[in-house]
Amino acid sequence: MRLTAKGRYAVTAMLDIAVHQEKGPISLADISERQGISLSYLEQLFSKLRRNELVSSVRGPGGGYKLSRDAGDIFVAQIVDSVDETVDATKCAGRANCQHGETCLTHELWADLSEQIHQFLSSIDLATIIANRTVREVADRQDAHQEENIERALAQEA
Amino acid sequence: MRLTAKGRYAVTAMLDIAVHQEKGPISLADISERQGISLSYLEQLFSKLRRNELVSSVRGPGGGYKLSRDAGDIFVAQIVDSVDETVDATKCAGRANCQHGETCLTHELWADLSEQIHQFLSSIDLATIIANRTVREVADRQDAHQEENIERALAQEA
DNA sequence: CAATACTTGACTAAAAAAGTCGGGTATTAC
DNA sequence: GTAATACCCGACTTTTTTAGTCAAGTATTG
Repeated sequence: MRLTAKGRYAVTAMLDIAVHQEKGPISLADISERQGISLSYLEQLFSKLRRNELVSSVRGPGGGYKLSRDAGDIFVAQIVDSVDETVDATKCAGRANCQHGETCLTHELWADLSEQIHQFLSSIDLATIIANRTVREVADRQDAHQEENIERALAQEA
Repeated sequence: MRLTAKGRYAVTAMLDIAVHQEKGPISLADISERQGISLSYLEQLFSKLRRNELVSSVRGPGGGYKLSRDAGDIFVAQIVDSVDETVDATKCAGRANCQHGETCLTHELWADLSEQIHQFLSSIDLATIIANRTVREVADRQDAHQEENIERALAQEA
């Protein structure tokens, strides 16, 4: 399990789609502009996300990407795994100095930990992230009236 | 929060010390041989671990490194943070296209998630990893309390 | 004093990340 | 049917990080 900027970009882009999905397919150009990620780089990432069946594409004008299934059925670990192409994990396989069991001990300890992290990320879905966020936003708006300005700005943009 | 081979090496080395700590200070040469990590590279990592007061050093013959405190008081997140020197996290700070609030939305969503991962790794200490060879119990406990953790994290943020 | 082992900083090769470029192909709207 | 949109794909470049090396120390023990 790796966790790097590449995975963050992918998760961010997926969240962007999840947030705007009621507008129909979302073009990479839109995501690029909103999230500040280069278009060509997004194409690379979405090529992998599509191959892993996390998104489906609609070509032609008005096209773009949409989530391949409900946001509640897409988990962070799946996104990260799709773009990061995790390898070996232990690299203990063909290791020369891994005979006397000593090495394998801590390698296995790490593998356990790695598995825990993976399980944790497998339990967080996009819908949960967005839902919690939305709830909080509503609460904030009720408290502070300044939020209305931001809402107007967002409405205009769409 | 980043999670890369560098952090894995550091955690592995710390686990190695924790496993052998009853033998007194552990030399980097021993760790290098057991874990297959180059001595000079370990020196770099332990320079940072020492500065972050996760280990203390004993010089001279028979010297080496030992844990600066009980294994139960050293958490995975501390080790990873020490060697990875996490930066910005959102990079949203001086971003040009981050004015109309839209960008900040998903950036914050990612920040929430990142914080959750960090909290998770902050809950795993070395003693626990070593005690439970197969650490399912902890994983299960985490699963049970996970929804609460998410709620707490979001509540705190506000 | 000599061997051990940590300490530090500068340097380098290799890999990965991030971004670019140039050509495609499918689809829609006019 | 043609032009515009937007996905699709592979090769390429740049930049950053990783991982490792080298060389010169300092402190401690036996």
